[in-house]
Amino acid sequence: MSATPAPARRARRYDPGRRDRLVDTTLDVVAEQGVAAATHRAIARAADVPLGSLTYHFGSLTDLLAAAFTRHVDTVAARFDERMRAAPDRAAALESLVEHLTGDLLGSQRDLVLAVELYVAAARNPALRAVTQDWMSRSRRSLERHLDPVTAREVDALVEGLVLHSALSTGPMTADQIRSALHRLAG
Amino acid sequence: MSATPAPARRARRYDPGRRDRLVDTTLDVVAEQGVAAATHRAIARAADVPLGSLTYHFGSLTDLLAAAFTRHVDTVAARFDERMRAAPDRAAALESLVEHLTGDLLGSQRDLVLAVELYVAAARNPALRAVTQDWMSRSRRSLERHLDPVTAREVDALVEGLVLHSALSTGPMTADQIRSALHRLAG
DNA sequence: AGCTCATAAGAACGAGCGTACACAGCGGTT
DNA sequence: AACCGCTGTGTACGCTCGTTCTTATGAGCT
Repeated sequence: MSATPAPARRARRYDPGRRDRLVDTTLDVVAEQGVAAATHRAIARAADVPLGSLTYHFGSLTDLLAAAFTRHVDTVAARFDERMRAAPDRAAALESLVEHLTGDLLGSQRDLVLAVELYVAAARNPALRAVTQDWMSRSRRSLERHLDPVTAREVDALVEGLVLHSALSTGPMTADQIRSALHRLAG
Repeated sequence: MSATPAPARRARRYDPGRRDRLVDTTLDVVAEQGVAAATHRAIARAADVPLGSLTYHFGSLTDLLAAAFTRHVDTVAARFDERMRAAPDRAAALESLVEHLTGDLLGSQRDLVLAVELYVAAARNPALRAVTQDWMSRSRRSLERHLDPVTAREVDALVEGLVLHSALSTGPMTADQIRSALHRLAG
């Protein structure tokens, strides 16, 4: 019998996609429990792989975190730039931004939490700082498709405030409030 | 020989202000090395007290952090409310806000860092969440001395974004840029 | 004076951490 | 078939952590 191992655990010798899965699992753990709780052991448990597997695929925990955040930033930044690229004019871009905020970012507690966790981890960890700065500059460049650089910067700052606010506050702002603030700032 | 121990350390039996000093030292350590590095041992070393002294004065590390952040928030919030209270009208209030941002907050890397560290620590620690929410509501109440509630909320979000931005970005915004954004938002 | 007890001190404990390393399994090359 | 070498595994080491606990000390009360 048995090509299929019944216990379903520890049956995974030769696992080509493991490296990728580890990156995804790391993001899950960070989103659910924070960077401080994202230890080798916690991630290994969540991914159902042995402890040694982590240092095998990633030289250090920082390497793993950097890979994970890089993937997350790539995803979010690409999605946002796609929105900005698709917007025909400034007004549409602002509306897309509102959608991005209320739908993609503020709508999903996961992305929100990941953003804040990244911000703070980067504040102390030089290897991660490059990732946040890349995110900031990409998002500003996306905004500049339809806004002048000065306004783009202001909008970017407001957006970050909104993200932080929504991540921590019990009563986040509504789409209408966000729309009105953006229009006053950039409308 | 020697009633006086030469090393000059450990000579502090009976130290009435120690509890207070511990709170201040904790803020220093957090500002310099982050919440993650603010361990009992690091704080004890910085305050030049024995390790056991910390759990004697504060039941747990969380208690100590909460006391420290509460003190910091009280200081900053009181200073800000004083500014808003002193402003004769809306325009003066906005200018005071610019000063508060460029001078008190963004000007001192210390306050900036403390703010962000608090934000993030609060995201995972319920005991600290009360402190941030108190800060947010106090700062909004101060703004509402001269702004309507909706605008106050928007300005508050922008300010938080500016704080985060300045804490992490290499090129923070100038006073002029901040003034212009505020006036467009609340002008 | 003597007593009492809050304060101070430092060693110790158990848990969890990142990382290193020696060994096991298996595809690919001879 | 025999081997090699990369991939994967599991254990162990050294360290730091929060917290506990025993013992010392001296200020303030009677």
